[in-house]
Amino acid sequence: MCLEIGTVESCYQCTSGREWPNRNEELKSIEFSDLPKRFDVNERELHWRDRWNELGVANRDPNAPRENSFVIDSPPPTVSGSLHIGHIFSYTHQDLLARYKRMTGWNVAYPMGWDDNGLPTERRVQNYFFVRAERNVTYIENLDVEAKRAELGLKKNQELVINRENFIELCRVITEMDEIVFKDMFNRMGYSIDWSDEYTTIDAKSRRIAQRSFLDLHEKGHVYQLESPTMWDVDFQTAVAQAEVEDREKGGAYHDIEFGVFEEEAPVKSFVISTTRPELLAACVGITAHPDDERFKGLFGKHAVTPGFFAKVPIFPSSEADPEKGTGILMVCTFGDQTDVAWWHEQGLELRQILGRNGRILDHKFGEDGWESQNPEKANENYQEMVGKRIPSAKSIMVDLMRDPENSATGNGAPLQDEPKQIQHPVRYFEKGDNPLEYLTTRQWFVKLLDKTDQMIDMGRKIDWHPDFMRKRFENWTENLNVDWCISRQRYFGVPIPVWYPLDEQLEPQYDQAIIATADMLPVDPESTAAPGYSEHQRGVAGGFSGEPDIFDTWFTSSLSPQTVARWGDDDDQMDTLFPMDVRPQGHDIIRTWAFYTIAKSMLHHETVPWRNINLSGWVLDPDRKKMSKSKGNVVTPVDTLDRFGADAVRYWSASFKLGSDAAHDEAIFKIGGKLVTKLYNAGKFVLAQTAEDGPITNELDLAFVAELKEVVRIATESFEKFEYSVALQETEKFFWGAFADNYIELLKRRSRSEDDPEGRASAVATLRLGLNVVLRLFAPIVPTIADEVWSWVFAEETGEPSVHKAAWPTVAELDAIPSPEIAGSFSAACDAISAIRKAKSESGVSLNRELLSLVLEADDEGESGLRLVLDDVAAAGGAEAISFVSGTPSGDWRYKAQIEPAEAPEKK
RNA sequence: GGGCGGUUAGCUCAGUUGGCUAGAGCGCGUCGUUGACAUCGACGAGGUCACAGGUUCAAGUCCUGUACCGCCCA
Repeated sequence: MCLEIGTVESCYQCTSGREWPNRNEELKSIEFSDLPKRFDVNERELHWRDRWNELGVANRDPNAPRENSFVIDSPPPTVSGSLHIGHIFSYTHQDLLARYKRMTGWNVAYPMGWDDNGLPTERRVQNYFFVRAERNVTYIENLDVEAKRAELGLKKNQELVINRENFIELCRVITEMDEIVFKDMFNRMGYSIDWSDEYTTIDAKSRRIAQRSFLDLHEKGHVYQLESPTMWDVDFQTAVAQAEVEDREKGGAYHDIEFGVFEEEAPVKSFVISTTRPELLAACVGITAHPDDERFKGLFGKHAVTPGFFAKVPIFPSSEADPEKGTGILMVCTFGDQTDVAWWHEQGLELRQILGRNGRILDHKFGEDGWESQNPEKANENYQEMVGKRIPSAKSIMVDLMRDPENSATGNGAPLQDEPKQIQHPVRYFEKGDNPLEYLTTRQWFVKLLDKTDQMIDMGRKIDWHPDFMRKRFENWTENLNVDWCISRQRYFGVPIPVWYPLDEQLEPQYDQAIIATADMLPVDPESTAAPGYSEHQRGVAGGFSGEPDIFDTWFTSSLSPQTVARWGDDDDQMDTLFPMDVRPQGHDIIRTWAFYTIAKSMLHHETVPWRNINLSGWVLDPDRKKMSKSKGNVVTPVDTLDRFGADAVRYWSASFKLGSDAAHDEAIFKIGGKLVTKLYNAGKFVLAQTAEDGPITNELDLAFVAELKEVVRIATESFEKFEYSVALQETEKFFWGAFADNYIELLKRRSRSEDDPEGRASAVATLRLGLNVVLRLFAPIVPTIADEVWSWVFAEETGEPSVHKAAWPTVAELDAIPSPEIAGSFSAACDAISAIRKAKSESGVSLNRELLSLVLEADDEGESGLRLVLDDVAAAGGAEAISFVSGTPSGDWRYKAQIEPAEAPEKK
C-alpha cells in the first residue's frame, strides 16, 4: 500500500511489477492516465536502447555518396582497465554531433574501434595472470595458466614464463573481456555507434592496413632503419618515441669529480667536472666546455684522464656547454642524454656502452680495443664491482670509489670533491615507465618526419581546430621535433613489422638487405611465415633468413583509424565514401601523438588532410580542480553516477561544457540534468493531455510564441553547426524552461480548456503541441531517452516517425508556414506582464492562483499597446476578469507594475 | 626558459563582430501550491567583471604591462 497515493496499482514506485504502457509497436498514442507518476530513468533507458537497435537508428547506408556522408573518426579507447568519467565526457561530445547530423539528413558514419595492442594490455595481462613472455620458450597448446602454475609448483610470487604466442593469446582474452564491458557502457550512455563498423587495432584488418602503410612508406622512401643511440626504457625493454617521453622533476645530486689532464710525463694539471650521473664515469669518452670560457681555453685539444678508469679522452669546445651549469666543464658519456648523443656523433668519439638493455651494467675489459686505459688493472678492478648492478647501486659504488685517493687521476687525493650537492632537476621518463630513460645503441625502424615539419604545419592549417588555439600546441610540437618517429618496439602484443633479413654464413642478419613483405601476404607475421623466396626450413640457418621480431609502435596502427574504417586498399568504394573524414574528436592530451601521427600518415600516404575538423574535448577535473588520474586515486567511475542520475543527466553535464574547456566533476550539474528530464516528462504529459478540434494557429500570443521558437531553432542550429552544442543546449533549455513551461503554458491554461472559444482553444492546443514537438527535437541529441519517450506518446503516430532520432531536425523554414504575429513583442510583453502580476501577489503574500477582483497595470503607452492583442490570456493567467491600465513611467526594473485586489481566499478543505 | 588558456555573484559557468540597466543554474532569504511538475512555482538579496595604464562617444569585450591559477613544451 502506498501512503502517498493510496492504491498499490497507481503508484509506480511501489510496484516494480507494473509495466509501462506498451505503445511503440504500432506507433499508437497512449492514454495519459496510464503513465506512471514518475519517470523511471534506468528502466526506460533499457527499453529505448533495445528500441533504437530494432529501428537501426545508428545504422549508416554504406552506399550513400561522399557528399551526403558525415564521417566521424571516433577514438578507439585503450581497452585496459576501466572507463572513467573522462571517457564518458568526451565520447558524449561525439554522440551529440552524430545524432544532430543524422537528424539534419546526413548519412552519419560513427564507427568504433578498440585499441587493444600495446603496453597497457601487456601490463594488464602480466598482472592478471601473473605471467611473463620470453623468447625461446615452448608454445603450449590450450594453455591453462592456473593448471600450469600448479603443475610447476609455482609460488604466489613467481611469474609463469610463457611463449610469445601464448602471451598474445592471453592478451586477446583480456581485451575481449574489456571490450564487452566498454560496449555495455557505451550502449548505456545511448551512444549511437554503428557497430557494423567495429574494429580492433589487433584484428586482421588493422594489421593488414598497418603493414600496408609500412609497405607504402617504404616504397616512397619515408622509412629507414638505423643502429644508433635511442631512448630506451629499461623496464619494458623497448625503444620509445619522442612523443611518449615526459619530463619529471626529480631529486638528484651534483657530484664534483676531479679529472687529470694528460701530459707525456705524469698528469699534473687537473680540473673538476660536475655530474649528476657519476655511474657513467666508465662510459666517459670526452670532455667539453664552452669555447669562450677563459677557465678552460687552454685545455681544448688536449686529453683528459678519467679517475678510477684512467681512460684518455679528448677535450673539445662546444657552444652547447653551459658555463653557468655545475663547474662549467663536463664529461661526455655514451650516453647520459641527448646532447651526449649529439657530441658523440659530431666528434666521432668512442662508443663505450656500459648499460645493458635490462638496465644493468655490462661486463667489459679495460685495456682492450676501444677500452684503453692508462692503468687497466685498476680500471678493471673498479669496473668489476659494478658489473651486473642497476643504476642506483652502481651510482653508490662509484661514489665510494671516488672517495678513494687511489683512484685519483692526479695524485691529489680523493677525486670526489666535497659531498654531493642535492638538486631538483627534470629527468626524462617514458610516460608509462617508472625508471628514467636511457640512451642505448640499438637497431630501430624510423619514419622520416624531421625533413617535413613545414609540410606538417601546412597540413595542420588546412584543418579547422575547435577551439582554434589548440592548433598552437600542434605547431609548437611539430616545430620542436628533434628525432624522427621511432616505430619499432621490442614487445609482443602488437602488429609485426613485415620484414625479414637474410642470414650470412655466421648467422648474422644482413640488415641492409631487408626483405619487405609483398602486398598479397598481408597481414603477415615474419616470425611464423617464411620470407618471400624462402621456405620455412631456411629459418635461422646459414644462408637462410630470420624474421623481424619487433612490432610497431601502437600509434603506428591507431594513426590509421581513418584508413582502417575506410578500408584503405581493401575496398575502394568505402575509401571514396569515407575518406577524408569530417571530424576527429579527441582529447587535447594526445595532440602530439594521435592527431600528429594521423596527420602525418595521411600526408605521406594520400597527400591530404585526414579530416576537415578536429574537436578537442577537455578533461574532467575532480572537485579540487585536479586532473583525474589513476595515480592520484581521484578517478570517478561512471557506473555509480549513471545509476543515480541516468544517462540523460550525465549527457546533459557533458553537453554543458564547450570544446577544449576542462570540466569539474560536479554533482550539482548531474542533478540539474536530472531535473530537466523530469520537467520534460511532466510538461510533455501536460501538453499532450490538452485536446481540441484541429484548427490553425491564429491567436496573437500563439503566433508570437512561435516567432520566439523560430529564433531558438535558428540559434541552436547555428551553434550545432559550429560544434558549439553547449550554446544550443543553453538556448533550448532557457526557452523550454522559461518561455515554454513557466510562461507560455501558464498563460494558456485557461484558453486551452475553454469551452466557449473553440477557435482560440484549437490555436492554443496546436501551438502547445508544435512547441513541444520542436523542443523535443532540439533536445533529442542531448537527452535522447526522455526526448524519445515523450515523442513516442503522440508524435510518433502523428508523424509516422517511430523515433525522434529518425525525425528531421527542426528548421526555421518549417516554421515559416505560420504567420508572424501582428505585434513583434506580444509574447515578451505578456511574460513581463504576468511577472508583474506574480510579483504583486508574491509581495502581498497571496497565492499565485488566487482570483483577483481587480487588476490594474501601470505602463506607458508603448507597454499598453504591446499587450493589446494578448490581454485576455494575461488576465486569465493572472486570475482576473479584465485588465485596466494607468499610465506610469517604466524603469530598468519594470515595464509593467501591477496593482491587485485579491478575492477572498477559498476555504481550505 | 618558450608557448597557450583562464581570472565575471558564496559556488559552477554564459556573455557571439565593443553598444541600452552584466546573465543562468546551484546555494541563500521570503512567500506560495489539492489540476503537468515538491525532482515544484513565484519573488528577492547578492558583482569595483584580478590589478594598473591606454584606444574610443562608448570597454567584461580591443591594446600594453603586472599578479595569480592551470596546461603544453624545453
